Amino acid sequence: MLKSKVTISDVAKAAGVSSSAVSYALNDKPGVSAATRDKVLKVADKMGWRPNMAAKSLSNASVQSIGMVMTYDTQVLSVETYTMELIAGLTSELEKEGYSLTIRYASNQQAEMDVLRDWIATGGVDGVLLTNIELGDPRVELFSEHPEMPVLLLCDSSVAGGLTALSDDEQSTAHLLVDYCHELGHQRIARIAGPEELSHTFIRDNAFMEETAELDLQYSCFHTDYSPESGRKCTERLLSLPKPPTAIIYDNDVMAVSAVRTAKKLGISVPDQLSIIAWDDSFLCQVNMPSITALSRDVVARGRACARMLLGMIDGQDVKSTTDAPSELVFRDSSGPLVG
Amino acid sequence: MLKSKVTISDVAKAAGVSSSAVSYALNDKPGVSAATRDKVLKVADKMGWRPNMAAKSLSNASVQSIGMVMTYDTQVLSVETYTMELIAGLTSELEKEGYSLTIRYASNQQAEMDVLRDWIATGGVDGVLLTNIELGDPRVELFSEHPEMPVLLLCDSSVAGGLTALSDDEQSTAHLLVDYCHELGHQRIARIAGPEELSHTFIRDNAFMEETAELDLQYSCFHTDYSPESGRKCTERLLSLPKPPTAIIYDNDVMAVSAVRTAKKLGISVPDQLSIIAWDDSFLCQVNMPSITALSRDVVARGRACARMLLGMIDGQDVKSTTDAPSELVFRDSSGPLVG
DNA sequence: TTGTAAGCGTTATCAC
DNA sequence: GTGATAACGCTTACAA
Repeated sequence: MLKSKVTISDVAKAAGVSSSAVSYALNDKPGVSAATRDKVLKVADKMGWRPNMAAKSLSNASVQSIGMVMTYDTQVLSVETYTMELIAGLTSELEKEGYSLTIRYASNQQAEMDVLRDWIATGGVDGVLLTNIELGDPRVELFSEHPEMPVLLLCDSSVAGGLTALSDDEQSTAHLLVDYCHELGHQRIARIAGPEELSHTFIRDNAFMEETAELDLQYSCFHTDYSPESGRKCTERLLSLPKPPTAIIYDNDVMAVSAVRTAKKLGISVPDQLSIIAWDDSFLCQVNMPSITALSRDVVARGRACARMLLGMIDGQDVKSTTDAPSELVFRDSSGPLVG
Repeated sequence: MLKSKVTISDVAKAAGVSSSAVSYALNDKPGVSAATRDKVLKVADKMGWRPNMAAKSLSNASVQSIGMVMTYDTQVLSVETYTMELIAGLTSELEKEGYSLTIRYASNQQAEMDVLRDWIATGGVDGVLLTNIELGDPRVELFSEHPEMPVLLLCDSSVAGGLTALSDDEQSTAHLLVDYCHELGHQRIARIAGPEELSHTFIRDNAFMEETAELDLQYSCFHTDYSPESGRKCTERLLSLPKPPTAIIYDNDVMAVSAVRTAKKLGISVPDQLSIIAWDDSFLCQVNMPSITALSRDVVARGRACARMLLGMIDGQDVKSTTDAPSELVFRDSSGPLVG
């Protein structure tokens, strides 16, 4: 129950001033003379005073923390590093302002909504980061109704419902990928995408259809749950077509790696007969044999950007939606022109 | 500044009772009649009352959160999934009690100590999880001086300085590995270990020396920073020895994968001339060609166990240090008897 | 069984 | 420029 607590009034008593003077001094606010301020700061430091967040929150409603709800199932987590990198970037930037990251887990959408509503109702966090936005996502509506809670969405601004978003330039990226395949001479390209409900899958779907249509390429697309298993199934299905695609783009690295195995098993050589490209680079893509051509994004930097945007919003600034620089394509051994 | 707030006194007013009655009812404590309790609960529900954590913390010193400091550099994070799995396990179990996980970032040990001292001084979290314990780690001393703050260490109990620890059974695991190599007929085995400062590296070092000595095997060990780069360098160094080892154990999956590449480059065939084993299984080990024999641990389950232990300690229980079940060795294609 | 009131540590509004 | 004093929402003696 007891903690090594040095309160503002302890400091006030020791410095021989009032608690409000101490508060002003410690928060660098006007209302005290330079002399008392110095004295207070010295005493506070000597006594080892630390602000009590709970008290601070109660009085001015700021908990110095931003919130994030984890919903991924553990299976996916053990395989992908995106969330971890995002967290690393977020926390490293938040730390500069003494903010922390509050993580809660939700096993389903209902549970996540409960957590978010709770945060909104009680001010449990100063701002919220929302990822994996779906089409018609109830979270968008929820935060639209509560403009008092700063929120940043990691999704295309077209699905953010007017809320602030940090987006990927999916259109440019799709253009880059399709162009690359086209230049290599591929006429039939396919994409093994993520879950259809995810808004960024939707955005990519549209972008791909547009880009392939423009170049008059044949394009097919299957949706998966991102798992290597479902990736394998879709790959097999595609490759057993009478006229199979000669280039396949995978919405994550894991499926791309598993696709290389599948192709090998089916006796299809990569990249001579089939080009494989991963959306999202990783160590996996680098060390695979053959190494896998992949889109590289700096997720840690993106996490930092998220933190800065959220801190800005909490600070009352009018933070605008932004689009990240388009991803870079790292050319490796899994893609190339058709041979034979 | 304003939030959709329904306070206890709002509920009290609406239900026509006192605020203390509401508090008792809402917390399921004695002091109110069943009738008023029912009425209060109904009214509170209708009004959408939510507990305000800040106020709760201020009054009873419980913030419903456990803390963890991230120190890993971003490079390592993007490659390993251990921390993410741990977080997933932690948060999923904490959620059951309505607890959240508070993460802060520290770029060095000094910064981490500051965060921890802050948490201790202000009660910023109800408990702390400590990972990557080093020999003579100052954090152990810090928490020894503050028994009021529940803390759980992820390390061998021999280095926990009397604090509660959740350990791996490194001794049994070392035994398992050395035995396995011995049975395959290997006489010279090596280990590419993690950083020497880490206590679990130290524990493993000792265990390996013991086990290999017992079986009269030749054993050498290099220490790395866990990166594929340093793993590669050590592997090259070992393999260029006049009498190189015929089995190498790597302290993580990434280095093992990179070792397979290195061996291939040097014209050494795996597993015929060299067995490679990874300490920590992952998707990487599964899909690598050849697939890599690895020690499998259920990190998510470990995260859950951590949460339960910490919640127990917060609850005032006398939680004892525990040792996890020994890891399981998953036999794959990177290990086998010497051929030729 | 109830209600009243005193804290918890901080910020903010007052008089002085 | 300064120091009381009232919030903030909740818990918990203590009194009724």
